[in-house]
Amino acid sequence: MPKLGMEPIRRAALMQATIDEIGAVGNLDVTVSAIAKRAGMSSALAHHYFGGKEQIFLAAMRHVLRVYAAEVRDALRAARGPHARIEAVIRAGFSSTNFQPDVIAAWLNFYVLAQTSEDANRLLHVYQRRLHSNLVHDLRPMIGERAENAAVRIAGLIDGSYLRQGLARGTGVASDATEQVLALLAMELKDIVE
Amino acid sequence: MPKLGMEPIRRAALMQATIDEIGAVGNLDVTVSAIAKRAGMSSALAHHYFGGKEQIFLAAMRHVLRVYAAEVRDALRAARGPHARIEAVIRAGFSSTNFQPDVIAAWLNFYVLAQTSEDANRLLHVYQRRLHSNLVHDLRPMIGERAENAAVRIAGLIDGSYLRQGLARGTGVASDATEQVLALLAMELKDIVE
DNA sequence: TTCTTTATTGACTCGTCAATCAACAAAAAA
DNA sequence: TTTTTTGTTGATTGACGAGTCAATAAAGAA
Repeated sequence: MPKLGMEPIRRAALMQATIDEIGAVGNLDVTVSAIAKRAGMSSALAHHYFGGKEQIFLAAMRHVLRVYAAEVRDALRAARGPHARIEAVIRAGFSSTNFQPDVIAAWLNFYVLAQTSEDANRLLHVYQRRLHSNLVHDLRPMIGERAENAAVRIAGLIDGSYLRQGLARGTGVASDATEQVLALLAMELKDIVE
Repeated sequence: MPKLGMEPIRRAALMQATIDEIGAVGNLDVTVSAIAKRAGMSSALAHHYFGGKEQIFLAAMRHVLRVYAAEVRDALRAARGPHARIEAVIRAGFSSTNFQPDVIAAWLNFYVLAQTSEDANRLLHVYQRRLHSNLVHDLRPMIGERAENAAVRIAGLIDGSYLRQGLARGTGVASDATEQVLALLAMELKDIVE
């Protein structure tokens, strides 16, 4: 029953299925067949739309990043003042969508892939640059030229906390990680008094 | 030419070859054959001594962790006073041995494996607990009960910076990462004045 | 209606690799 | 010397999976 305009629907289903499957398997040894089955189609169709496995995964990660970016944007819109804005950026990183086991698993595998895939590496740096500039943008009015280094530390702690909490068996609470980063933020701001 | 007492030599060669091969390939899709060839033996012998691929990799990571622990121990012995000791712990994490591309690649893959392998997860937590207690031990005399949370943040930033620098194409300088963590340490200590 | 584009899949190819095994060799023990 | 232990490998098996292709079908265009 071939209806037209299936492509975007199929693509979206495959991206979501990819994240789910990686969450279930834990690594990139997921098979295209398993992803396709999860998305309710044949593996041939998955290949038809995406070309290959790596491209499916990259599309899935782009999707994750897109959702994340939208969350940040919305949170920023609602925030009043630089402090609230930075807090919003930090909180977004540990939002429920980003902190799902499936998404965490995808991120870890994304890091591994970023070592060898030029595309993955580029995508990763897009995320990193965006986070950095988001932080600097609102840090600068408060702490001036110290904003750059402070942003590096905050971003580093976001990634580090995410990693640690994500790998903590069972006891991975997003709020703990968030609080630690917010505590760092408080110190970075207080430190202005020298 | 079978000489006796080969086992420890073979095992060591395989562990090193595993790290090298993972560095070259970038992921855990390294083949036992490639590792064995790199270590100068047949794949059958590798299986004979270790059982399976995962066990080879875990042995290799235990080796990395052992070397790391030894570095920390030596650095601690040479350090005078709590401040110098913490600094030593931080610096050790970014030492030249730990910051080799091969070792970084191994770590990233280790994180991925820790999601699904009970053994890998346990091993990872050994590392995390050791780092945490090292930090708390020397932080407490300086900042009291705030040591716990400070240690969480410092450890988190160590991991996060390691991750980011490790994935920075070309521009990955260990000193940058170290300086950021040391800057955090300085803040954590200064913050005692409230 | 005929043609072309889009959707879809079962079946197949080709390659790879983990793990095993039988067999051979040399040292050490009995 | 015979036997056992330790070291070692080539060859094989068995499974699995990425990617391709030919074929089928419906929808819209000509």
